[in-house]
This record gives sequence, structure tokens and C-alpha cells, in this order.
Amino acid sequence: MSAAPSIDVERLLEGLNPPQREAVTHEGGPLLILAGAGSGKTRVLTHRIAWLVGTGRVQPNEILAITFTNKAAAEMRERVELLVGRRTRAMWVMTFHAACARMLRVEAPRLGYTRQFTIYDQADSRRLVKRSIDELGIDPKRFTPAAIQHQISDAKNKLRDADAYGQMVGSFFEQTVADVYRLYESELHRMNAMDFDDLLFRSVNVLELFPEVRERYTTAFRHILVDEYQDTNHAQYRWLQLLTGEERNLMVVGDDSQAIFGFRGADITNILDFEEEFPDALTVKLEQNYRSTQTILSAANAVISNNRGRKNKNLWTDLGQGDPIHVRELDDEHAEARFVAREIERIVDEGASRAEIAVFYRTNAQSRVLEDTLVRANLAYQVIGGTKFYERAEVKDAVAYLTLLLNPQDVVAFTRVANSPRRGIGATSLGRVTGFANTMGIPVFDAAADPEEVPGLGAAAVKAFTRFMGTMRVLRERAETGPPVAELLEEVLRETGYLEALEAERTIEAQGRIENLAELVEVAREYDGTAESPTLGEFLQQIALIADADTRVDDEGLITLMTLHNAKGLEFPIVFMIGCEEGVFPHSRALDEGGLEEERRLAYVGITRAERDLYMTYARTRNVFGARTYGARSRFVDEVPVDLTDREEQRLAPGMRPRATVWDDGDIDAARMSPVAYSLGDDVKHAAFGIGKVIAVEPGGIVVLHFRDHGDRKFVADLAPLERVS
DNA sequence: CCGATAGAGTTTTTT
DNA sequence: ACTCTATCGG
Repeated sequence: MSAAPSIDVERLLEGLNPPQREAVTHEGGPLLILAGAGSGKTRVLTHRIAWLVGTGRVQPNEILAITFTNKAAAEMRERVELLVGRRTRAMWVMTFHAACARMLRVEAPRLGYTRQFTIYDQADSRRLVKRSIDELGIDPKRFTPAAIQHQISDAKNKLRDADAYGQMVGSFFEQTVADVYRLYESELHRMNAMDFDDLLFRSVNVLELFPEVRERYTTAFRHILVDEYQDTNHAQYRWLQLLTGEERNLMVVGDDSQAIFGFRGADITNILDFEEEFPDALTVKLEQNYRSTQTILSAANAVISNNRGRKNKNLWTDLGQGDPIHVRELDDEHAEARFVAREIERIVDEGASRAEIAVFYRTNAQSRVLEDTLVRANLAYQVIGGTKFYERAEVKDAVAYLTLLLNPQDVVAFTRVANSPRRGIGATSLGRVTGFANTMGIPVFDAAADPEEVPGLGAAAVKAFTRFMGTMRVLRERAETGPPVAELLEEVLRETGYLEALEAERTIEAQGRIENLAELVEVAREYDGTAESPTLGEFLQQIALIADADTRVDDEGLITLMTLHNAKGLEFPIVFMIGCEEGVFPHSRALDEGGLEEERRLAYVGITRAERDLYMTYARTRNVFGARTYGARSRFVDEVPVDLTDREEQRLAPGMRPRATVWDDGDIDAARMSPVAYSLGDDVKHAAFGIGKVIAVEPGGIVVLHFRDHGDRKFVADLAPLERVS
């Protein structure tokens, strides 16, 4: 205990419930925590780390704590620091990707990369896939870069390299993917670059190929703790397996009901089979929820009970029943947005802070209408996700310049900046130079530095390259002196003429871009100020691994808008889930691909984010791709027992049977699909509007009625209080 | 080589 | 509806 005199171990355990305490004080060996939503899993993780350190069982630098997002890592680090103080600094508390990158910065030379390898984000990677497709003469219309990239990523997540993938191709498509994969791989390697998936794949390679490396890390990390284990993919699973030493001190925390990243290769069986893999594992279930009212939890339990093959859990709370769940049907997405805005105004008038309110939607595209409405209502908000700062063209350009200074072999970066700003280097000339570099087996940077040697290059192009490379040479020399990153960046923007070109545009868009670049310089300045020993390489790695979800600010009086996926791990007193319509949520593409259960888990995640009030809204009609569509109310709304809600339509139509609340898995609501019982010209009586005539019948069970005194109105035929009178 | 125009594909979710 | 891409004329 002398190692940690300042930690009061008894106090660490105070306020923990029995299962939490059992998890925190587990002696050693494999440990599985099935942590329901809001059951205090971060508390268990942080307290366990503190307990391990505080009781002298482990040194801080022997801890490896893994999360999925930087935000979660930062939060965990902060909370551990509150418990054990400065010692936290010696711990590895970071994301899978950051940990792998850190490992590879040391070990990559063993695999033929330099330590300065570049990390490609998805867009960079997509561009390289596209280039590979073009080079192979494949028709990019028949096989889109996106589809092929997804296949390749999938393969990498399963630790299949191009050869392994090639061995098991079945279709022509897969054969094509195999070809692209092979070329893409060799291109990446040639450019000294790794994509996100490579970070894991290559780390696994190093650990598998070099026993002494593996030995070093398994000895170093005596305790490994993993958050959100249900979202790990096979590569991550294997990586953990390789790092787990003989003591087998692997603790995983997760909730199979919240597994929502299957589309990205996450393999839910990792958590479901943990006990089989480690038969002596201690399993602890955390079922007491400290976040939400019983009404919200009952709703979540009811919805998720429609999924099969789960670890059984039942959330409960002693916080009381609370308000019913607010369910609202609106005419269209605009009415839905107005309802949300009005309701927010009301809630804020009653004294809530805007920061307590979040709106969740299935797809990013849904935020636009909402944003318009909130702006008009003068309600301040922040959007998480969507177009990200680091994906903006000007930011990517600036980053590409910096990347190129460090890694002159990076063709993607080179082609990105060669003619940006315009300097007379067109696609043709650029292709000649990269092609020449390719055939000669030299870095593009060198080929471009000697443009006279490149065959077929016109005099104008030679001049343009000479000038461009002159600037780049000066900048490289400057970079090698190791200036502050912010200064280097400013020089780059000035010397390359990038800023000048934007200023010359004199448009609002250009002004916005200049501001974004200024912000990037600020980011760099902050990095220079806070990093222990700032280097350009480390800065680039940091921003390559950053995600927009990490930029969320708390408590600034802003309403938070985000996708349901981004909402994982967060909580808000008041939550709106909008767009609860079949086809939107559950998403039509997920339905096609049999992903209904994952969609339902997404609903579960959304519902359980709410502490006090939950709204579920849906629109009778909305614009998708510019076309009007009609989606029936989401089955997830119907899976919430009616008596937990304030659903009005039930009361308006006495005698109408409550909607079924349980479906067979993947089944379609028979009633909803049944043909509408109305035909054109029928006379119909509406409880509120009186007699009307059917003037149209639309897909999704919609009837359009004309009323003499109320004009034309649309109804969901089997929900509206309608009666045929003719 | 560049800019304008037309056409197509896009939108599921992201470290 | 919007953005990216291919094509054409300058």
C-alpha cells in the first residue's frame, strides 16, 4: 500500500451497490460486466482502476484502459484523476485506434513503414480506392468505390489480407474487390500510409509476428479494461487477446442491448461468448439504473424484449414513475420541427436549461429542417456529427500540406495540394508525374522536383512544377527545424498562396473557409501550448484520430442535435426522438438487410438516454430525396405499451383496439399492410371534421379526404377516427 | 487548363 | 434537394 498512500480505499467503495462493489474489488482474472444503460459502468471502471492502484495491486503504468471515442477516454481519465491524482498520467487511457497508433509509432519499422507513416481517414482512403479502381480499368458505376471500400474494410476488420480475401471469392464482385484490395494495399504501403483499419490490423500483425514485442506489451499491461465491449470487431478482439498476459486480467464492460455498430464490423458474439472463452470469468450484472424514471425504463425494456438472443437484463430504478412518454403525430417534417421547437420553448420557460435538451434522429439529413426551425425560433443549438470540421476541403488541404512535409511519399496528399490553389497543374500533368514516379519507383515528391525528366510534360507545366516545388522545398527545410506547428501552418498557408487565393475570391464562402483555417491554426497553437514535446507528426496523428463527437460542449446553454448513434454513452433530462416512422427509423436499408434487431437496439439506446421526459414524434409524410413519402408510424412506437404514453389517438377513437405491442421478429404489421378499406369517392365521417369525401388513397394506408368546411386533409386510415357512411 | 453545365447518385449509422 | 462527376467550349 505504500505505493499509493493518498488513496482512501474504504471511501472508494462507499456509495457503490453490491454488484458494483463486487466488480470493483474483483481480485484478478477475466471479468465480464453486463452493464445496463445508466447503471454506473463508468463509475465501476474508474473505481476499479483506482482500487487496483490504491491497494498497490498494480502500478499506474501497468493499466491499459480502452474506449471507443476520445471523448469517453478523456472523461475516464478525468474521473480517474479525481480518484488517484497525478498518477493517472502514466496510464494508457485511450481509444483502440490511438493505442494502436501509439504502438505503431514505435513498431511500424518492423513492417516496412517509417515511424512517420500517415493515417488516412475514410475520405482519403476512399480516394485511394477510387484511384485503384480507375487504374485497374474497372467501371466505377458498376462497382462504386464506396461499396468496394466497405468490403475491404470489412475484410480488414476480420483480419483478412488481400491474399486471404482473394482465396475465398465467390462472385464476380468479390473478384473485383480482391483485385482492388491487392492494389490498394500495395499503394498504401508504398505511400507509407495506413487507413483506420490498418492501425488495428498492423498492430495485430506486429504482435503475432514478433513474440518479443508481444512479450513486452503483455508484461507491461498487467490489467486491461475495455469499455463498450459489445461494439468490438474481430480485429479488436484479437488485439485484446494478444495483449492479455498470463494473469488474464481482462475486464470488459458492455451491454449487448446497446450493440449498434454491426454495420461497421462490430461482432456482438464477442460479448455474448465471453463466458465461453473464459469459463472461469466472473460475470457481474448491473441492472439498477440511476438515470431514468421507471416509465422510461419500462418502455426501453418492453421495446428490447422483442429482440431474441440477448443476455437477460431488466433495468429498474427507485427514482419513481415520472411522466408518461409523449407520443405525437405531426403532418410533416416541418410540423414536427415546429412542435419540437414550441415544446422546447415551453420547457425552457418552465425553467429548464437548453443544455438539458437533446434531439435525436436516425440520419444526419434530418437535422436540416430542424435547424431551420430552431434558428427561426431563436433557440441556440449545436449539431454533433454531420459535416465535420476536419473533413472540410480547406482544412483537409492544409493538413495535406503538413502531411506532405513529413511524408513526401504520400501521393494522396500530393495530388490533393498540387493544384490547390490553382497554379496551372492540371489533372493531365499531375497524372504524368505520378505515373512517372510510379514506373521509376521513386517518391512523387522527387519526380515533381525534377519536372524536366518527366516525359510528355509541357513547358508551362514544367514551369509550374518548378515553382511549386521551390516553395515546398523551402517549407520542408523550415519544417525540419522543428518550429511550433501553428507557425509552420501559417507559413504554409501564406507561402503556398492558399490564403491569398481565398482572400481574392471575396465571397462569403471563402470568408468562411478563411475562418476555418484560422480555427485550425488555433487548434495547432493550443496543441503547441499543451503537448509535452510538440512535434508535427504527433499533431497530425492527433487530428487524424479526432472525431466530431469529441467536440461536443457541455452546459453552454445549447440544445444538442445528433444521430442516435452519436447519442450512445450520453444522457439528457429531456430527449426528443424524431422521425419515428417505418423506413426512417427503422431505416429502410436496415430492414432490407435484416438489421431490424440492431435498429431496435438503437431505439433502446435512444430511449435510455432520457432521464425525465421522452418524446417520440413521427410525421405522416416527409420529403425524402425531394419526393414526398408516407411512412407508417414506427413499430418501435407501438412496442412501447400504450399505458406508458400519453397517446391521444387512442382516446379520440373509443372502442379502437390498442395496437399490438409485440411482433414476431422481422415480421411486418399485418394490419398496417392490409389494403385500405376506402376507395375514391367514398363518403366518410370524421369524429371532428364531420362528413368528407375520399379524394385520394396513398401508399402507407393514407387517405386524403375533402371536407366542405375544413378543406383537404390526410389521415392514416386505420388510426384516424373515421367511419364510412355511404 | 479552367469554368460552366448537365446528369447521376445519394443518405444509415463512424473510430 | 444537394453534391459530386463527366463532358464540352473557351
